[in-house]
Amino acid sequence: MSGSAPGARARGTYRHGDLRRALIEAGIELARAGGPDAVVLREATRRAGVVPNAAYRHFASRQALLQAVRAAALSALAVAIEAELAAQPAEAGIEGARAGLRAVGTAYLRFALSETGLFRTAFAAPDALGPAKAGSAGLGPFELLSAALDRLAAAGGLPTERRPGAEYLAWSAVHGLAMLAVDGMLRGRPDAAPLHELGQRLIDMVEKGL
Amino acid sequence: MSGSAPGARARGTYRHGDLRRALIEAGIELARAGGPDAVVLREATRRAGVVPNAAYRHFASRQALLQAVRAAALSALAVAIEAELAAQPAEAGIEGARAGLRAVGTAYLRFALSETGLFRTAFAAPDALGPAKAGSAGLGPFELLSAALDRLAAAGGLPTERRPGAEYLAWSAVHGLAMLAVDGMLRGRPDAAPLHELGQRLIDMVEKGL
DNA sequence: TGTACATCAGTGAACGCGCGTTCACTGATGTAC
DNA sequence: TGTACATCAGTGAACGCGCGTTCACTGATGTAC
Repeated sequence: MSGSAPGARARGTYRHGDLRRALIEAGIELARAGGPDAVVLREATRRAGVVPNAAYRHFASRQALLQAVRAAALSALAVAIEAELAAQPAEAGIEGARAGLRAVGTAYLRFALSETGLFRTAFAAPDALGPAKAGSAGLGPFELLSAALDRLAAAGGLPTERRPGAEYLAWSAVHGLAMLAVDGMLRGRPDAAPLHELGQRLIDMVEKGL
Repeated sequence: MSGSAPGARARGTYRHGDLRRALIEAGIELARAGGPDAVVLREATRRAGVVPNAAYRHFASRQALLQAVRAAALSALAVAIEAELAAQPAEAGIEGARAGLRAVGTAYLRFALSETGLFRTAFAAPDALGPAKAGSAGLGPFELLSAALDRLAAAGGLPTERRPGAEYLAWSAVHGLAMLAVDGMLRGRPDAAPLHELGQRLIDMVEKGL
C-alpha cells in the first residue's frame, strides 16, 4: 500500500522505526485534546499508521500506554515551570525566593488553563494506575515546588519549623484553583474575578499563610 | 416472571412506582463505588429491575441521569457540611466564626476521603455537562462556605476589603488537598503527614493568609 | 564479501463485550361519561 | 356504580459502534559463520 493512512506519517521502511515513541506522541495529542479518557489505544495506532495490535509490541496494555502519556504530561508541566523560573530575573535574598515561588504557582496555573487535557491527564485518577512510577529523569512539578520552598526557607522568608510539609499546603492551594477552573466550577459564578487575578491573590494567601 | 432480577426490588405492580428515583438511587450507588464513569445507564436499570430503555421515560440520555446523580452527590456533600456545622457548639464572636469556617473545611475533606466516588462525581469534568444546573433546594457546599466567611467578616475576623472573592481562595485550598488525596498523588510521599493533620494545617494557612 | 539463519516488529483477521439508543408494542391505570 | 377509552410506563427485540485484546502469520533486518 503506497498511500499512507490518513494522519499517518509516510513510512519508508517496513519497520516503523520508533513506534513506541510514535504511539506516545499520538497519545499525547489525544490527551491534549480530550483528557485521559481520550487516550484510546486503537486511535493511537491509527495515527501512527499501524495496525491496532502492533501496539502490543511496545505496551502490555492500554493502561501501560496511558501511564507513559501521563508521565509525559507531568514532564511537560515540569518544563513549563522550569521555563517560567528561567524567565525570572536572577535575584538573591527573600525577594528572589518569593518570586521563584510565585513563578512556580503561576506557571502551574497557566499550564492547567492552556493545556487542560494534558493537565487532567497528568493527574488522572489512579483507577488501575500504579503509584505514579516516577519515570522522568529531571525534577517533577512537585520537586520544583519543594526546591522553591527550600530556597525561601534558606533566604529566611519562611520559618524553618514551618518548612516541613509546606509543599503540600502550597501545592493544594494552587492545584485546587486549577482543578476548579478546569472542571468549570468557577464558570457562571457572578463575582468570580478574572482567573489569573484570583491566582495571584491565592499565591499571596499562601505566602502569608505559610 | 415471578422471580425478580438479582438486585432488583420486588415489584408488586406493573408500574414501577418511582422509577426515576430508583434510577437516581442506583446511579448514586454506582457513583459511590466507582466515580462518574461508573454511572452506566444499563447497570442502573438492571439494579432497578427494569429493562434498559425504560430509563428513557425519565431521562433524555445517560448524561441527564449523570447530571441528576451529580446534583445528588453535591447535595450529599452539603448535608455533610451542615451536619458538621450543627455539631459545633454555638459560640458567638470571632472564635465561633473561626470554628464555623474550620468545620466547613473539615467536613469537606472528610467527605472527599470517605465518599471518594461521590466526591469525584460531584466535581466531574464537564464533558457535555451543562453549567452545574443548581437544582437542589438548599444551599450548596459553596454557599455554606460563603456563609461561613460572611460570618467571619461580620465578627471582625476578616478585613472587609478582603472578603470579596475570599470563598474562591479558601475553596481552592481545601479542594486541592481533597483532590490530591483522592487521586492518590500524596501516596508514597515520604514525608507526607497524616492527611487530617495536613488538613488542619491547611485550614490554618487559609485563616492566616486570608 | 557472501550466504544461512534466527529474531521479532508489524500484519490480517477475528473475538466477545457492553454500551447507548431506537422502534413498535402492550397492557395496567386513571378518567370521563 | 359501571363501562369505554385514552394515556403512557415499562416491554421485547434489535441496531451499530468502537473498544481492548488474542491468534497465527510473514518478511525485512541484523548477526554469525
